[in-house]
Amino acid sequence: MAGRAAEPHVIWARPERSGRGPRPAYSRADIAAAAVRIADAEGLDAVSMRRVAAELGCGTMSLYNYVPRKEDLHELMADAVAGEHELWEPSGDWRADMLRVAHQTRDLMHRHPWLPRLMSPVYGFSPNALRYLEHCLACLDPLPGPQGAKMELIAMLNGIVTTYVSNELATAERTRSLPWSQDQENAVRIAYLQSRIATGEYPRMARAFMEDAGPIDLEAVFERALTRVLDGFDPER
Amino acid sequence: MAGRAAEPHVIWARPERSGRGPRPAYSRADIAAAAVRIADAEGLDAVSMRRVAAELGCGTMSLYNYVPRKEDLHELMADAVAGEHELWEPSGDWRADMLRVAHQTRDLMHRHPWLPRLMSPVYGFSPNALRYLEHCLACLDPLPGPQGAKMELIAMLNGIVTTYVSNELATAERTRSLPWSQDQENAVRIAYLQSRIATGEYPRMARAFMEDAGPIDLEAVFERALTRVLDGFDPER
DNA sequence: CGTAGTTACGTACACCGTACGTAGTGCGGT
DNA sequence: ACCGCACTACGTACGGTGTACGTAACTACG
Repeated sequence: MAGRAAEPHVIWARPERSGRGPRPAYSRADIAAAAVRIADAEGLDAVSMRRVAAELGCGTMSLYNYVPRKEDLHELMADAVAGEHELWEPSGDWRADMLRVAHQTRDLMHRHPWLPRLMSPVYGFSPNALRYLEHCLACLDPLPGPQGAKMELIAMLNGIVTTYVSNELATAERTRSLPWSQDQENAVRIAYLQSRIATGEYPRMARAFMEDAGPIDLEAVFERALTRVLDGFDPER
Repeated sequence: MAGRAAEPHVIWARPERSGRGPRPAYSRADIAAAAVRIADAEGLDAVSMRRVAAELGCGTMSLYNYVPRKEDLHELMADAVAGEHELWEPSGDWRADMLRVAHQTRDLMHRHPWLPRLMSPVYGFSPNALRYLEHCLACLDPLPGPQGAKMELIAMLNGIVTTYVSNELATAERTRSLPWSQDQENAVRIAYLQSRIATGEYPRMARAFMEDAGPIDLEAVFERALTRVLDGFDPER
């Protein structure tokens, strides 16, 4: 028997090609690229084993030679887009570097709106994630303190970015598979919210909605959030 | 036709009982409680329409009278556990109050480990979520500044809590449905990570793993994260 | 009192992940 | 050189999912 299934495994520890047998028709990169293409175009829920296999032009079950479980396919996808991170020579200004990292991650997530859903600490150690982590640590060299604290800073920043971009994309991604538009959806939710506020049970929320009449500048909110978090870690402040 | 399906809707805007017809056999609270019971005991993935209907003792399709889509069931669940929040008279010390809120939310998520996955801004305006939000705003009355900034603080804090508890629960929740134990899974992942680090390609990560030999105190990490975020919002610091 | 709108629920459809069996292929050891 | 085995490829099938639709019973309103 090839792989005793009842054992945990990390896809990255499994060699892509292993001596014996006919040479595989596709590489991991091919498969990841196909899955990413589908997810970008039709949303993460459209990424099924059958659909990816069809995109590649092979039988469904052939995919299982490359990807033992669907979860591993997700890991492949996350790693593939993590490879889009542009890494640079640290500038010496850790705050500026981390801001740049955060913005890059945000852009990445806007390019691949399904990425936040796959952002789990479990997927945190794929090859490209490791390169990314090492780069962040390099940017933080000027910051005094133990490596552990720097890891905490990176985790916090990643968490913030993921959370905020999730918020930014939430309704957009949700309505992708629904038969009505995002605007219709929002209109209904806002109407309900206003009807609740009109009861007078939530005076402070009412004030909040009075003050913020116009549309919120999500980019500015993101920027403020980053600044505040970095402030919390800055020893010189 | 009862409900023209091709319209967006908010479950909370739909009346629970509407004049005509036989009186419903179950309340929304009944249904939410059943779903929560299943999710607590068997994980969120075990919460299917069929399973919940079986738990209630009714036919599968009867559920759709109460809950037009599965997503609404999730919204019911999130609201139900949000009702477990204990709300108090604000103390006047906004930092202390917000810390208490954060810890309470963390406890809530540990009690219902599936909650982080349902934490989406889309679900942010259920009845109990509104009560919770209003309470947070009340706690922040002593903090100067516009309501908008306070909303941002609350969002940030909720994001942090969700992110960190997700991390804390990640492997535990993942291995729930898998045929091997969490320890086995962790061992494999750590072994792979060490093999990668041993290549010398990631010197800073190597240092991080040297320094943090022992197990990480997740509670302390959480506490530090909160403090830092609150620092970022504190005008007196 | 009819009747319209609701509840209840069985059946059916399309899709999902994936276990399993079978056939073909080409490298490794003898 | 050649055998055997590990590997690739893939069709079929199973048990699950969300939910559209049709039908029968029931009740409050006009």
